[in-house]
Amino acid sequence: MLRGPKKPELAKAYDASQVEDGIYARWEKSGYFDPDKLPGGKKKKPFTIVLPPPNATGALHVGHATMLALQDLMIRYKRMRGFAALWLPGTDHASIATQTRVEKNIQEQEKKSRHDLGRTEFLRRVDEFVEKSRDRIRNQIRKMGSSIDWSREAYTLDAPRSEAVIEIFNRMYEDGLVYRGERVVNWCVRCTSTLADDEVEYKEQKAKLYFLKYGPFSVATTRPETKLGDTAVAANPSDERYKKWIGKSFELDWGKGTKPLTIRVIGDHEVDANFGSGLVGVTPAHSAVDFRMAEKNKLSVIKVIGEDGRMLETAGKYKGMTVLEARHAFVKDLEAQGLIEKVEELTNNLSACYRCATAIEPLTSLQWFVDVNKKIPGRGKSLKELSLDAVRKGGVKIIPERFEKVYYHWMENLRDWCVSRQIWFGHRIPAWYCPDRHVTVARTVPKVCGAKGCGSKRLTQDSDTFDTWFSSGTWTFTTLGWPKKTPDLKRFHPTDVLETGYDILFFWVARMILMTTYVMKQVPFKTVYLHGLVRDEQGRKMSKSLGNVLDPLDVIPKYGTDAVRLSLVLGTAPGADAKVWDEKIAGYRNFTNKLWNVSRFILTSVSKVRRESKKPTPKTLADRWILARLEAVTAQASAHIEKYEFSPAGELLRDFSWTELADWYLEIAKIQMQDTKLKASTEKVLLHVLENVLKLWHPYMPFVTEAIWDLLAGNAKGKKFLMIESWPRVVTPAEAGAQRSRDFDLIREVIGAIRNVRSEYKVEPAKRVDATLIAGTKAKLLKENSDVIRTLARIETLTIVAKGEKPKDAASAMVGGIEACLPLAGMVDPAKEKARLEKEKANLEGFVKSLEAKLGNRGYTDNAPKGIVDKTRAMLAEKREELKKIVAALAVT
RNA sequence: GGACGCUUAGCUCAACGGUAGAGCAUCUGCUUUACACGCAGAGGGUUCAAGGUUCGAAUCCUUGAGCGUCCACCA
Repeated sequence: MLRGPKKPELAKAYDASQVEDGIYARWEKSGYFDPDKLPGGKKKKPFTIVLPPPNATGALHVGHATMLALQDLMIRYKRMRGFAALWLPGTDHASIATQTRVEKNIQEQEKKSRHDLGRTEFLRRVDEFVEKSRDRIRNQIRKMGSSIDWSREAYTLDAPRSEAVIEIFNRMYEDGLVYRGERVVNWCVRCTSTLADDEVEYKEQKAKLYFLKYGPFSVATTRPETKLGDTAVAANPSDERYKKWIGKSFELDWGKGTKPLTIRVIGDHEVDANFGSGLVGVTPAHSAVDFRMAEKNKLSVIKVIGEDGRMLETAGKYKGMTVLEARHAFVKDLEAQGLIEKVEELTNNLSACYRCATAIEPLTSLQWFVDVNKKIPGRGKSLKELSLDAVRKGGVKIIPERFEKVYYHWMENLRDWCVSRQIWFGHRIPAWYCPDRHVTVARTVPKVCGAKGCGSKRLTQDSDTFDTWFSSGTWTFTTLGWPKKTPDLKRFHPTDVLETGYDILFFWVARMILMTTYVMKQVPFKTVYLHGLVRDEQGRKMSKSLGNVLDPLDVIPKYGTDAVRLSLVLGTAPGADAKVWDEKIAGYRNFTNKLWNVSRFILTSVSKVRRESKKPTPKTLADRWILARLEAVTAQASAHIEKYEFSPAGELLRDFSWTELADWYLEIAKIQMQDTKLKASTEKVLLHVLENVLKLWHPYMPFVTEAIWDLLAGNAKGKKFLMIESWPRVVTPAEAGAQRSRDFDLIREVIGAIRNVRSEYKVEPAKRVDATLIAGTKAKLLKENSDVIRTLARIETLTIVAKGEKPKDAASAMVGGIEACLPLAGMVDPAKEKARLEKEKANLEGFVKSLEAKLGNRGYTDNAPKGIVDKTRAMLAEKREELKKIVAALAVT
């Protein structure tokens, strides 16, 4: 890395791949990612973000890259603003996802199942796999430039987190918030495990609706085989057809090889009288809705499908068949008996496991549940109420706000949470059973059964593990040391921002609020910032099967991390899906290069490379303008960032850096530096603006800014990383407003108008022409800036007058009440020029007319704010003046 | 069935009640010693539709259309 010689020889194009890794290594070595190691870090106000732990299943995708870019942006911004910024990394063991993945690998490579390997060996393999992917994930996080505190890295399945999970479950048990019960759960036959309600996905499918002769009735069903487990038939109580039947029972016989069923007729408002025959066969063991009806009506429950997805003893002759086999066989038998009245086609939703897409089988099972409605002893509120309060009372603010409604709706309708999973990989449930089926929940392995008077020492631990979200729901506080009362916990919790994708609002965000309000009596975070999904150029979700997945590690070498980060942050809004594609990233790569070249110009043109931190005294209009713009942009960008408006802030900075600084001020600086009287002050302005621009950009593009900083401040005494420099001083809006001036804009417009005329008349770019500016009251201003106008508009002799007439054979243009005339002798075609002026005249006339109409309207002058009306009046005066000049110009053409 | 979001230049997005903007793409010129990953200039929009509120609507209200997402779920 170049260390800022006095006149640095810098590469023409910025090559990110040459500098990024080196800079990251130096940052990491410095220790400043750890807020305690920042200068004065212990005394600074904390700002905390915990990294949503990526699943330990493999590689990070571009969605993760977005998350890293946004969080690093916030962390770097806050660090520069004087906070002890803590960004805490980790990984999630993601029990089902990881186990599924490893099972698949082993199946493919060794043709073995996890049962072939046994629990111990299988878990060893999973750990091995996790270790490997964790390394890859860590590398990717580094590649993105994340200023994350590796010394505090955590894992949802490591010892401290295990201890915490056991402690929480015990407390919940003591508070009566967890119970073990036989209830209908979502069962994945492939995973042989339960799933939470929100882990079930729905896919539309075409299905057959069978109308069965059902005792005295007709009942429609898409799942005939479950009818072997019916214990009731339900009708809407207001349905006249069936009213008289409610409360009565009848025998139902499905034929040889099945057990006859006793069916009670019940009334339930959930039944839609207009669907099918208006009757529902109630199968309590295999439908959550039916189970609720069974509870209300005290029906018996007959389970006919087992955990392996095969029919049970209760299904009689169909025992041992898979669900689909049983369906076919049963339908065939029913047909033979003439029990099928008709079959209709219909589209319905098939529920499937969100991890392996296997069809979900609802069935009753003995599981652990968290009761979300029970009042917590001593708190007077349920988990659900606490979670709702956290957002309702403003403790947690969700961005964008509309997701608060989504959150309420979900939380209000939350049912008891099934937390036990028949998965090997995860936190083992700390519950033990004796042969008499007494339950003992404990913090450490118990020696005797906890049930009164039992005394059994033959205890076996529950073989199940916890839902992965049960442990990741504790992420904000367990990563900071809970249940120990650590200084970190005291200092950094609640955390400040949780930044994540809206797709895990329920899975994770809601669960964190639930777990944290219960355990900590605190919110987990004050603000939730939700980013959208990243889609491809055509707006499609990225997926492996479509082959449109953008791997950050593929594009970083090509365009550099800074460009990738910009492309993920700019042009996006919270909660809205964003598109990324190659050309977009390339565009930001170009900007990275632009910033590099702006710096290269400044660093190689000044007499001495140095920091110029104090605001220099401006000597020219351009100086005043660029310094005022810098202050305004600093204020506006900071305000946007404070409001989590990262894209508008970035757009503002981009426009300032490229258009205002590079295209205008740098060009003028070249002119000013020719003038010995202005050279020193111009250098100061250049260095000052550069220093601040680097700071402003640093949270967005840390690498290129740090690389340039190295060149700028490399020789300075006590040189620090840009990363820990302080943010530019933010002036108040009033201060910034006071410095606003339209004068420079006018100069720009005049130059633009002349360039336009030149281009229209195809004047060779290098050729210098003469020009006359008829400037009225602005003559003095233009004269003061005649050097700038002459050079940038390529004028040979520039004449500026207050009053005058357009020379003959000249082309002219109007701008801000000024007439710019270019006597292009021999080049101006009078007819063409006349046509051009006529067109401009017509335009102006139309505009003047509309302004006159506006001002002639009392409704407008009376009701519109005075400032607006005054502006219109001024505009009218200016346009009338221009119109007069056009008319005069036409006269001489 | 319920809720939400989007619809503005060819594409990606800004403008949040006062003459519609930017980047990319397109076209025309430029080896102007920071940058061709560049510079200068240009063209391109009944702001999805129809009503309404207002002196004034891309912006607020109503209705509708198209696209998308989430939740619930039908037996």
